[in-house]
Amino acid sequence: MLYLKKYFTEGLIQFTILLSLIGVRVDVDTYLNSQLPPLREIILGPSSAYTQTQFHNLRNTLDGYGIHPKSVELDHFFSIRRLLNQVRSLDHLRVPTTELNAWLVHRDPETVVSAASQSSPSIALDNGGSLEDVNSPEPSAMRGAGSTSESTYSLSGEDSLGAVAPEANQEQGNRDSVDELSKEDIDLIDILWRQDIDLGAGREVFNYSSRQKDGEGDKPDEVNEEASVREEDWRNGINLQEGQGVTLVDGETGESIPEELSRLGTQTSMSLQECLRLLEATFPFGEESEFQATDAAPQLRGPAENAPSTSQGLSLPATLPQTDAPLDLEQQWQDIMAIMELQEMDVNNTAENTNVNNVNNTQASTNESGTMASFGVSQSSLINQDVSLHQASLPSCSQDLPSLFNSELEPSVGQRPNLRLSSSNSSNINSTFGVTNLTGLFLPPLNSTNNLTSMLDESMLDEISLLDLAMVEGFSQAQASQLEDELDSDSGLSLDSGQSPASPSNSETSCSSAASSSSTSATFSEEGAVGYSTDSEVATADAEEGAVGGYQPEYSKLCRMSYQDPSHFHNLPQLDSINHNHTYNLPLASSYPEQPELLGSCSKKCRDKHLQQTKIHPPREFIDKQSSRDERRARAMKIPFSNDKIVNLPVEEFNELLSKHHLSEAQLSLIRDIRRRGKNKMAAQNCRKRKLDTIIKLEQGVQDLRRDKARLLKEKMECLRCIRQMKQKVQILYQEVFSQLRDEEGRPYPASEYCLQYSADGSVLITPRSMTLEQSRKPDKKPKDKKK
DNA sequence: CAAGCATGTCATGCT
DNA sequence: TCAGCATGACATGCT
Repeated sequence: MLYLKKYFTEGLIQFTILLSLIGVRVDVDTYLNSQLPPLREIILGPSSAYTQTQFHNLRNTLDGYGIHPKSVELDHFFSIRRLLNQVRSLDHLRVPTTELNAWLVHRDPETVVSAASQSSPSIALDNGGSLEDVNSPEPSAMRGAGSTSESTYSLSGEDSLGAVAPEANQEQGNRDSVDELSKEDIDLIDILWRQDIDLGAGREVFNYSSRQKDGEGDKPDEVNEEASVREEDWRNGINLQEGQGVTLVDGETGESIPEELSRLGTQTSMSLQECLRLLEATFPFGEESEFQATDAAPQLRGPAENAPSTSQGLSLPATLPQTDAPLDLEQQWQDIMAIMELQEMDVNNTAENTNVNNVNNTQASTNESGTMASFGVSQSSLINQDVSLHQASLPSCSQDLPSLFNSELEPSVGQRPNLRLSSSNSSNINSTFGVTNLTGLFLPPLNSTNNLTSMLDESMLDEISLLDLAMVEGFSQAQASQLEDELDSDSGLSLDSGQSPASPSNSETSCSSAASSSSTSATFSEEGAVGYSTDSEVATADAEEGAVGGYQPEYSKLCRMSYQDPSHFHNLPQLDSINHNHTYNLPLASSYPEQPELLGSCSKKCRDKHLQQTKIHPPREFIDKQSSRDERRARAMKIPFSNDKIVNLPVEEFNELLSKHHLSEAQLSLIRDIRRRGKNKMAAQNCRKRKLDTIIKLEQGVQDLRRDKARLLKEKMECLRCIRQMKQKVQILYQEVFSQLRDEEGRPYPASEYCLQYSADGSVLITPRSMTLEQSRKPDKKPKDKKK
């Protein structure tokens, strides 16, 4: 944050203002966008990764949720997660949102229209969205689903919102102005950036494209040539792709530059009130472009009425009767708010997810730094916070992406309408639609409440996006739901974590879980509750020790080593800070110096201490220090066998062992205490693990319920919309029929005196209004029958 | 230094 | 009755 604030020093702002005043538009975003990754790594990489919380959060990730926080499999999971993100990033354009506020500050109301006239539909309602972005912790992370789900609520609305909708003929102006950016201007900007670089961050920090080229060894500080080359490339990209000089496209990111500019203008120019009105007018109808013409248009008239329509044929055949529109609007608005409320918590989680992403990316090898998922997150959050200072911001990447993506892939087809919800009270809406609806990068954490909704986010947003797909692209609901099911199954969202191969109980701790695993009890019958042993480990133990009672210290060693071997975590720097002894259910370490190998089983911290202490103290003392109290007591009492044996032997063998040795009463008492405590310790560990698992399952249940609720609300809104549409159609038909009716003399019936009534058999009767009430009392009057 | 966390231990109840 | 398990509560140590 601090770093980024430096970016927006007065000098830069003033300079930008200056440029804008003279009509030159500098798309600083282009610079920023592609330069983020390194900065993210610099700023957030370590900080977000080296916390236990993050570590635990990882459990909630989509495919990692089944992994217990203490599981070694987290390592594997990290890799999978990272790869998954990379794959996802392939179809989610992740252009970090870099909001340079200077654009917002100086914007003239006059230019609003022109700015709003951007051709990109996605920017239509960015005004409110800008505020959303202010709080957006992680635009890129949500980009995938976020963009889609946003479109869910905004698609048609945008089209139908002529008010904000850009006009094709005006976008030219913006683009031209961008094109007018002279080399000198760029050089000036470059100078400013170098100043920033001196402050500690290079342009590459924001240079997404350069990040992709990290493998080629880009260095943030060697900007002079490289930066200029990139500028050239960038401009070339513009020239190459703009074709008719209209479309500015970043050659590497596919980012449409003028869209950014116009979006800025749009955001800046629109008032919050306007945004709110637009939102209210748009939202209920925003989901289905099919309905735009009939539904949305009449209700979108408000502020949009006089405004130019979008280039996407928003010349809607205006005006059908608005009958109950306000009521429905309110109703649906409430529903929307309910959904937002649901998702509100999710918003916070996005930050968590961001951190999770950071964790993943941090631990990822450097040559994979190109992972798109990795940088947008933190960077955008930083910048967005900065933007908030101005009470305005640019649209989040999530918002931009669809249009950018579309423009890149199918420029002729035009952009899918992507209306951003806007509202003056941006808190809810912003968080909900601006931030939450971003699936691409979701790494649903499992940690407690914060992580609760992350999975919800992804899954829900995915399904929302599917629903959108169904609505927008003609998918049938069945198809969408089918996809949704597939998505769910793929996402591993099944509640039944226990049955998952990667379920916590299986993956959990090294010497794990036999509490639920019958296999363990086969080896150490007495340890049926000791639990947490994996089958393989048990098998190993079996092989070495025999099935019955052949317990040897190596078992403990195996377990501990398998669990605590730092090699498992050498790729997870963030785990280095976690020094707890995660030896759930491990047999107690032997207290005997003749088993020095056991010392190797202690945690890294222990070993570090060991290294330190062995330099100073004799091994014996160190062993004493490392031993548990019971071990020390046992040594002091000269107990002739290990605590491991005392604790883990089956009761028969244990008694047999005691009988073999002639022990004093004190020794016997101590041995029994040791056994009791050892058993209880393992029981406590199992108990805690069970608690944890229970909590996780409950969290998942809550997530599912929330997702269901959101889905039902969405369906409800859909139904309401359909009903409204049907009502309007009926109304149209009514008027049409009524207008064609003629009395005996060929004169039309005055609508004020007559009305149509529908009978149960489908016939339509024209009835004097005065008789309507009477008819209700006397069923049969003398209507003139007219059947239609 | 306090807070949060992990772990060990004890007491208690249950099987 | 005893051994063992489950669990709440508390203590301790670490970060």
